[in-house]
Amino acid sequence: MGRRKLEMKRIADKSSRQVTFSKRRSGLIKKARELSILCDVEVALLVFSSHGRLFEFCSGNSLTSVLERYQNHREEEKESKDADAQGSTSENGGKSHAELLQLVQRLVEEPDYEDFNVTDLVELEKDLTIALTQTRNRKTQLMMEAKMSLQEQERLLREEKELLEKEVATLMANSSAGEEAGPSSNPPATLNLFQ
Amino acid sequence: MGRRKLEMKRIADKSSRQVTFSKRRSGLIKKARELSILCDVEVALLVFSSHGRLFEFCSGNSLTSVLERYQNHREEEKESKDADAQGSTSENGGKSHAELLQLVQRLVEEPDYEDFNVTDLVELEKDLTIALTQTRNRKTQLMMEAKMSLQEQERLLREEKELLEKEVATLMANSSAGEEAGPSSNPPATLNLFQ
DNA sequence: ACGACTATATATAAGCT
DNA sequence: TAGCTTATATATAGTCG
Repeated sequence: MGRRKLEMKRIADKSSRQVTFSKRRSGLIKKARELSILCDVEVALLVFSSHGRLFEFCSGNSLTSVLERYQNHREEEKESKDADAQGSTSENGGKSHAELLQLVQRLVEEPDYEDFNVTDLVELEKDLTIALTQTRNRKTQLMMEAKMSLQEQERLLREEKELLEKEVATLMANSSAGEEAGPSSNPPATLNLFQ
Repeated sequence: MGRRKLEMKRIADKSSRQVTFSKRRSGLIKKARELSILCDVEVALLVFSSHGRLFEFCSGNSLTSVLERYQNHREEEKESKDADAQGSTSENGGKSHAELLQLVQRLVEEPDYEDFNVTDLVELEKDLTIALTQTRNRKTQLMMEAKMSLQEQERLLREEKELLEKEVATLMANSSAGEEAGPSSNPPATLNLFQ
């Protein structure tokens, strides 16, 4: 993507490696930001330079929250794998959730239904485990969204409160203008914070 | 970077948002890999899709090791800041900050000013260091106080938020009771959430 | 929803200051 | 050291099957 094509291996020259690092790093962060905005997804990016400097990008709140989410994800994955005994890796189950439900429903509602042997049932169990994991992930996602929504509501409330406080301050200043020397004699209210 | 330029905002159409997510996600991961190889640095990338699926890339061993490195980095940052704030606990060197500024200004603006010998300069350096430490301590104190004050203001709003969160948790628990409880209490309506 | 295609938009390797 | 420019390599938005 420049004057000539680069081989995909460590750049030998130290100086141009540093230059390339700087350029590509900012490009990568830009693209991470674009992905998070365009597709409305959470993205976290960590880069440690060869000298140990840390460069990071995070779409939403803090990297910490993303990492917490990652930990949750891993735990859920681990749980489902444990339940899975030694079944296949976390490949996507071939069946839709609706399909799975139909199968289970037939098994439960029709005692004579005998098209399943043990192998099929093992497979079904695996698919159900995957579905459960996906469901839990989705649940986590919904709870995260609910939390975000609440935080947004909190923010709005705070803004309203600030507006009200300003109104009150204005009213107070007006009603007491005759008694005191005037607004100029009052130190800014914010100073109270710092004494 | 396609037939037309995209506005930098969430893509409205769900389908093309999904397609773009898929394409850009793989592009981003490719570039993360290239950066780590070309520049011989450690890179970690986490992407959570809107449905809670996790996509990750990691240059070296495991994401876990990168995250550990991140934690260390944060701890070191915190430690250095603490050390900063504590600084030397020695008392004021006897000169006011205004005085110090005057001396430094004379040194800088008048190249002929020769009233300082090395001993005096060492003393001046010490005083400046003390002044800097005091300034940083004061800054830290002010920031802490401002933070405490804001936290106090937030407390009531937070209580409201927690109540709302409990309501949401209750709703979620009711609507997803099928996960935890046995099949007997399994309402099919639950599935609508997870398709 | 998935690939292949292709016209454009971007990223960036060198070069230059 | 760090920008700025430019020629080229890549990425990808929209389209078709």
